[in-house]
Amino acid sequence: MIGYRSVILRLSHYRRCLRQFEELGYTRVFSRNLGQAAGVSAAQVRKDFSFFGLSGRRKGGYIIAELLEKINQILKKDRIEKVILVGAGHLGNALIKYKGFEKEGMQIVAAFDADPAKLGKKGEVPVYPMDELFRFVRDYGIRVAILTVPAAVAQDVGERLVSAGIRGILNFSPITLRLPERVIVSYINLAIELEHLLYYVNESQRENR
Amino acid sequence: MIGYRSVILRLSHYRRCLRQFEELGYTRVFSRNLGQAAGVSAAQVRKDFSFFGLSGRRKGGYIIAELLEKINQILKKDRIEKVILVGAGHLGNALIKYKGFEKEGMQIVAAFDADPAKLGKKGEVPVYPMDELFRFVRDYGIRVAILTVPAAVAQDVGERLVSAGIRGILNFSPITLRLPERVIVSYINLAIELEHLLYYVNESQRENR
DNA sequence: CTGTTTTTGTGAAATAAGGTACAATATCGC
DNA sequence: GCGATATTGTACCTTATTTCACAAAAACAG
Repeated sequence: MIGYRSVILRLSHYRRCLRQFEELGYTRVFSRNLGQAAGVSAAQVRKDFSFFGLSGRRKGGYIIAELLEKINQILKKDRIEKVILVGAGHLGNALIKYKGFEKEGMQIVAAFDADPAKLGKKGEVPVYPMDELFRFVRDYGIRVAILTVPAAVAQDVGERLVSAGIRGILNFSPITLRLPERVIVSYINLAIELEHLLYYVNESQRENR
Repeated sequence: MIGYRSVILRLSHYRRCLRQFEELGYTRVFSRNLGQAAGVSAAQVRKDFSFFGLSGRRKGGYIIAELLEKINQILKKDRIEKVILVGAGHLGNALIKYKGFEKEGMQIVAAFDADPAKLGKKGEVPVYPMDELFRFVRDYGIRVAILTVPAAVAQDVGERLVSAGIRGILNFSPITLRLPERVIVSYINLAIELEHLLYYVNESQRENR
């Protein structure tokens, strides 16, 4: 049995690359090209595809449109996913204005903030006071939230999100949330990502001396 | 032999948690507490520490100050690391204003953008035209850059960074950079992170029916 | 039609990562 | 000082993930 979690993540990358290839006018692709574009080995690509029953033709490669259709099925990308954002500070704002989500079939439909000064409209996206969170999540059946609040209130806001019915949180605040197991939390810790990179850069320079 | 890449990443998390504990006035910590704070198992913490020769006392736990000192040594956090940012759009701006980097001993000392309208000062950080990149990197010995430019120019800017002498790139643009092997690139793809989370949320709801 | 080339698909091997369990040892209460 | 208790350190086991290597199939050239 093949690993699971990591394959799913790679499928997203393949999908992004395949759409780029498609835009460039290609209709077929080889595992080698796709691997290069996605940053993995050719064998990895083939094995991932074979795991999901995606097949190509020996010597002919894979048909991009076919791959995309099946990957979309696997990733259940059959509609635009609506998410909310909590914490309309600098980072929250940047994410609100980020074009990359819509391109991938996801949409931030509302933001929430405790600071009255931040309410109103940010571009296309309305910013509501925290009071309205519960009703909004319930009324629109929102399941996923992006959390960009200061660390000090992140746990608290996280709990409010869960009690409102949120089932997944993309957490940018640098703390580990203690929430019920059923809630899925993904972490993006910007400082740690940068620190990690710096470590390897220092490391590699040390080696070359 | 223990894995390596993943331990280093966890050390950064431990470090962050330990400093929180320290701020709260604690001087010692148990593997269980630290694991919980960092989101890993207690055994994992102990194993990681033992790998680096960090030892505690049976029944007494680990001394926080001692751990921090040794972790700082391992991660080579002995000075403030200066990095630059390229692409002063919404996301770039948010990162410029992000407080989390300084807290962890890293600093964005300058930004660069091709758009003349974006030049000037963003808070504390000056935004220079792209022309000045080469000189700045050379003069200040900058080794790491944060890349927040549009996908269309990312490869191009990446190459310029490398030719200027940059050795590590934290890339927020949704493309895989083709750069010399010696250059270390870390990827943060916001859309894919969100997509991945959404996948698991959908998945878990499916299960519970 | 035959030999050559290319690329897939996959079994086997290698590597990495994480979990379990428990002996060893320190601390504490009395 | 002694028994009870808590916690580390680690050997062993299990699972996950990746790479390697090559046979099988398809395409092509002549």
